[in-house]
Amino acid sequence: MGRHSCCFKQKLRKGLWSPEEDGKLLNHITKYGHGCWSSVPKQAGLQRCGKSCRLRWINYLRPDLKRGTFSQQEENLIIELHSVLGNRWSQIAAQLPGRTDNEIKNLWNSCIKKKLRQRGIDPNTHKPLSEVENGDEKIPLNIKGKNSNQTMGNSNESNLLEAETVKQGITSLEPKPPSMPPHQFPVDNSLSYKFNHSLSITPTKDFFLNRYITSHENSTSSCKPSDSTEYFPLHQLNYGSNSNPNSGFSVTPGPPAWFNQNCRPFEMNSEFNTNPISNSILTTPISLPSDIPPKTSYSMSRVPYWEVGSSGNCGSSSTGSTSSIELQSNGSIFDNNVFSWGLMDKDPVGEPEELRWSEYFHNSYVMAAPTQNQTPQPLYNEIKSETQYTTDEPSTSWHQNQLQQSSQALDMYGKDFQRIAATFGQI
DNA sequence: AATTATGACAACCGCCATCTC
DNA sequence: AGAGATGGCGGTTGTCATAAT
Repeated sequence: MGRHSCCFKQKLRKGLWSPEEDGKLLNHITKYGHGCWSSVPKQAGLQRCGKSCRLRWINYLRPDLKRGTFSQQEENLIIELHSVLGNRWSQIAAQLPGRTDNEIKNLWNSCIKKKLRQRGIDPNTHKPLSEVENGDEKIPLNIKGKNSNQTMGNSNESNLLEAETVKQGITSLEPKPPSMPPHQFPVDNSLSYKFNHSLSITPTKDFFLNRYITSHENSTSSCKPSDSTEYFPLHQLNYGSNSNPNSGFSVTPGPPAWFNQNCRPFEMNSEFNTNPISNSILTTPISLPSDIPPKTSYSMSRVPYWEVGSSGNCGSSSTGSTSSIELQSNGSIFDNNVFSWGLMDKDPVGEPEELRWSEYFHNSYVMAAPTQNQTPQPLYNEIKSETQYTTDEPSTSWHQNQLQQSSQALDMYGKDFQRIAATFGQI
């Protein structure tokens, strides 16, 4: 029990995915959805198990992934969330638009843990190491995953399961106003970092727990809520001071139209119709100048690489003292990666195709999304005809087609980008 | 230049919860 | 009700690139 039948099958490929495999999987899912994952590899012509396909899609191919280095805000948020949720990476990831649990987990294990230790903080308990070593705090917040649910049932949760508070969380998913209980949970006091200085409110442990409990109470069979509203836009929490629904970034709730569930013959997966990532992105009330024409409406999916905050890398984030949220263009689009695709030929440098393929792939896909957003209905036909790759085509064709596609997308939305750029003066 | 250490990331493994028959 | 199938999650391992020696 517990072991997937597909895992017993022979001749299944393992290890890194090739561009061809990615292409096949993407092509299949964009056309038909994944339906039952176990049937995906067969239908897509892949020698992989369904589980592997699912993982590849979720962690890598999904078009709403942000990728790139984590900003300082994201790192801080991860630390804060981890102090409350422990190693529940999927829960943490749900609050970080465009990030996967795997990505966050890797960041935590390879980077953040180390940082915290350097700061004298125990990454498990989020308490000062001296305190932990003295045995004052021997119960880590994050027990191993299997026990974590029980762990959440400990004092932390019980303290916060006060009916009114929970109900409040359910009925009103808006982040608590500054009037919320001012008590900071211990981790805040022990850590040298703080939530971004510009935050209008400082989220408390209660707040996160309420949020967590709320999402769980409203969900039925999985950790993912069945309704997008269950994921309050944490950005409002973080950047809410200037958030204004009329600020010009009129955001369409729900999933990107280009990936409308109507397009899917299979059952639409919750990853898209309820995906907190998508919804979070779409509801991101990024602080914007108030003089943006109100009628200028951008779906966030059109500018998926607009990021907030610094782009501090984990290796060089010690200077992450960003004191205000900045809306800044991600260089990957506006500087080099996308806009230089046309110049890619000049940079062969002999770098193995596979190494850079993912970057091209993702950027092109992200850029292609707006195109699809324009005409969601015939999306999959267009994908088929426009990308013109087949499962047997070499990856170079795939690249070329992707480049072509992104170029078209750029043409179509160059004006939009220019308007955004003009508005913010970022380019 | 060769070897080793380290970091970042991708992917796999095993388990559990839920669903379906 | 129970067994198998499946989805999902977290821990762990593998791979590759780069830095250090």
